[in-house]
Amino acid sequence: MVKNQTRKEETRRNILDAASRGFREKGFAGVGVDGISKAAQATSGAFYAHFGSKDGAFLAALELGLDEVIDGVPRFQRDFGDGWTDAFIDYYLGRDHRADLACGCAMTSLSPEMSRADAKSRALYDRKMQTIAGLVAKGLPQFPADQRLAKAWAFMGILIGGLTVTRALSDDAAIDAVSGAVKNAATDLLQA
Amino acid sequence: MVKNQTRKEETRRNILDAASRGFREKGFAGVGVDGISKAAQATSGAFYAHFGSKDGAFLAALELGLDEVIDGVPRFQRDFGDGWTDAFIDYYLGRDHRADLACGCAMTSLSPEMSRADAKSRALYDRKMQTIAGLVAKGLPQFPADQRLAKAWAFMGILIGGLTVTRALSDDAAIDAVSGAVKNAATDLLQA
DNA sequence: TAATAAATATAACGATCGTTATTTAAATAA
DNA sequence: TTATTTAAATAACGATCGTTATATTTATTA
Repeated sequence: MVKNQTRKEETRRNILDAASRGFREKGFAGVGVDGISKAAQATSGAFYAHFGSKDGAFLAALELGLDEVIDGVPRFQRDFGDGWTDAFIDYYLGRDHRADLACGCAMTSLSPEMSRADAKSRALYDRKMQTIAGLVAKGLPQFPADQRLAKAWAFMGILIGGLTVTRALSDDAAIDAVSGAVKNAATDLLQA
Repeated sequence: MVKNQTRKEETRRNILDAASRGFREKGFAGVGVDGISKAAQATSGAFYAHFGSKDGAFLAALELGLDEVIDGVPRFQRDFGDGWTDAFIDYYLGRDHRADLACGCAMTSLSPEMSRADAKSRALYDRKMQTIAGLVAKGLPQFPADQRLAKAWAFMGILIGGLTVTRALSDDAAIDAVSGAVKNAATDLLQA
């Protein structure tokens, strides 16, 4: 029973990863069950055995993606200490993250999908985003406790908007202008 | 020939409006040619006669949407004078704009689509967005001329990100928290 | 009014959509 | 090994996808 379980979990994981990449890169409607399954080197049969529906896979991919943020923020805080926000800003608006839509932050790639998502996914998004805002707020001790959450939301907002616009642009000079401007604004935003 | 032309233009306009609403609300992949045509009380035949392809209609809808911004920003500046940014912030993050995805600002609804759009649409987006940033910059005389464009990009970024997140959330309290926080941050951003 | 031109509607193409039912393959239990 | 359970693959469903070709309607010109 042991080997069976690991094989099953491996298939599930492959499909979930492919779904996660597909939804982020092409949007919910832009990728199909067959395409996801094929990318995972599996079949739609396995897809439905594991996730029940396309919505079910989206829910799982959304959870996976936002949990990456929930894990990542405290890691930045641990690794970089007081300067964690600067490091985070550089990462978030940097070239690598900009180029990697498929594996980049789910907040930016999936937030625009939420208005069309089903109720369960929307509820999950709400919970996870509030968790993330809380974690970010914890890393802003330069502000009074009752202002931290607001600063965290604004911080997340400008990063998400900035990344969205830089990804939408094609001209390198414009991309640099936007990313530089947004980096400065995000930094200023967190000045006590 | 006159009546014919106006009727033709009317059909084109109906289809373009339906495409514009459909793409903003459901994304490029989320709406079909038949669906757009039906919403315009026309047929796919008329759709292809006017726009040639789905990509062609997206290009036209994108241009229409960004031109609305290009018209709107100077209107705010004219109507509200020095306080135009405050009025713009209130409008942009206000309840009405948040609720009206289909007719809301194309920068927020279509920017996430651009990374999957074809070359012509991407090029158009670049040009129009730079025009918009230039117009916004003109309305920021509190800054030295060489800082205005950067402030404009940051301003657009935080508004786009803030609107995206508030639209993605379902919980009213969270929505209010985010929109309030982003409004404050956008206002502070423009303080000389 | 008859002929011509243009705008729109209709019908159909192969491909893919999400999903279900069934079959095959693989692993465990007897 | 044989029987049983379970995971995965296959095949098929009707619906819709973007697009093209053809037919029909509508308007203009002669």
